[in-house]
Amino acid sequence: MTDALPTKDRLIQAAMRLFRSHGYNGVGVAEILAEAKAPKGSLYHHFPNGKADLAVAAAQKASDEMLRLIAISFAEAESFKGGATTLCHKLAKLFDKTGWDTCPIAATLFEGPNNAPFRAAGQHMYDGWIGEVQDHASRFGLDAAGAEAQSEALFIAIQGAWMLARARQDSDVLRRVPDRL
Amino acid sequence: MTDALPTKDRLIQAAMRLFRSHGYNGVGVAEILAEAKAPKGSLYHHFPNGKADLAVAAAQKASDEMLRLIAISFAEAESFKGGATTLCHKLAKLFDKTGWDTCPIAATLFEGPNNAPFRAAGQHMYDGWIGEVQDHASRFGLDAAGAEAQSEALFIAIQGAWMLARARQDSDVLRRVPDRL
DNA sequence: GGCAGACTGGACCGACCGGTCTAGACCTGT
DNA sequence: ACAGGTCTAGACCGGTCGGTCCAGTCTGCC
Repeated sequence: MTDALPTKDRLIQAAMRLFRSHGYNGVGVAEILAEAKAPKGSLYHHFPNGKADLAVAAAQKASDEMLRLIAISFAEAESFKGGATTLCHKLAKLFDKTGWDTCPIAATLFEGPNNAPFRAAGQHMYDGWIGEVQDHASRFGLDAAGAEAQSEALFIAIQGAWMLARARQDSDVLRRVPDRL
Repeated sequence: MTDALPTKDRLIQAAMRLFRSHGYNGVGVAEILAEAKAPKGSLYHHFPNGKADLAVAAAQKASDEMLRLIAISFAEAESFKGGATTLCHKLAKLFDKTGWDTCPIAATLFEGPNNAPFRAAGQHMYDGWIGEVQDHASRFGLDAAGAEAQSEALFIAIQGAWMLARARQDSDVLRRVPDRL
């Protein structure tokens, strides 16, 4: 099982998990290495800039998974609200399963040593999510302005609700997000 | 100016500022000490449990300031929406001034070493905010269920918008929060 | 077989981490 | 003057941090 994935992917996977629950600064390189069952040399071979590079890769992977979640939620929906509801319920389930972690992008990238490249990457990923939702909103007949407003509102509600859910350790508030759209 | 405040308050002030912008794990004790112009002995005299105690105190102070901001925003308002609008604009201004930091509670308490006491404190502070807003909502005639829903919605929107504002380094999204209530 | 490059393994480094400890400065009441 | 508590001051500690370095191993190609 350990070698089911190549070392590089195991590192990203481990980093994604650990950063998500303890934040960039809350996880040591040694911890990631132990979780990924990889030696130090491998890390610095695959990611020359070490922890920082790995963090970006981990955030990118997390972002891709979120994008996929959005896509499948809206693919089978019959309305914007229906898609949003499916997405929120899927996120609530994920929230329960992973044990109340934070938004992986925020945890990984909004703490980095120098904000410049990290923050830019984070912004790009967030805009990617909003853009994806926006496309679906347009597909359901909303005009450009409405689609942008709706997708932004959904993003904001999910982020805020996730935070409150984490504080309360209760995913209910996430499930109730679509009711307020 | 350095001694305008007693050492303990200077420590809390410095910790609040630094934790808010770099997170609990992103700030070293030495850094806080330098900012507060205090020696190590003073820290461990005023806060026997060191960094952890200081973090809770800093979060508490930040929470109190937020509570005050809510109070004055709604005090002079003529409707719930009016108060929410004032609050959001005040927060946007604060956001611009402090330079795109995170929610101080989240940054300080949701990364702590063991989640138990930190998370409980954070939850309590969040509930305090929501409770305060809820009181004002009731005052404007909303029934209990409506007041709770409205205050929770406002909290969620502010948290989510703040996060997006941080990623974009632009407080506009915060100012637009009340439009969606 | 022999070679080159990709990758692994881990010893090692200086810097910094949070925390302890003791010495003394300072204030207050007697 | 003295005593006792409060607070300041910073040297010092073991541990851990992220990162470097290089010898060794595996792989595919000639």
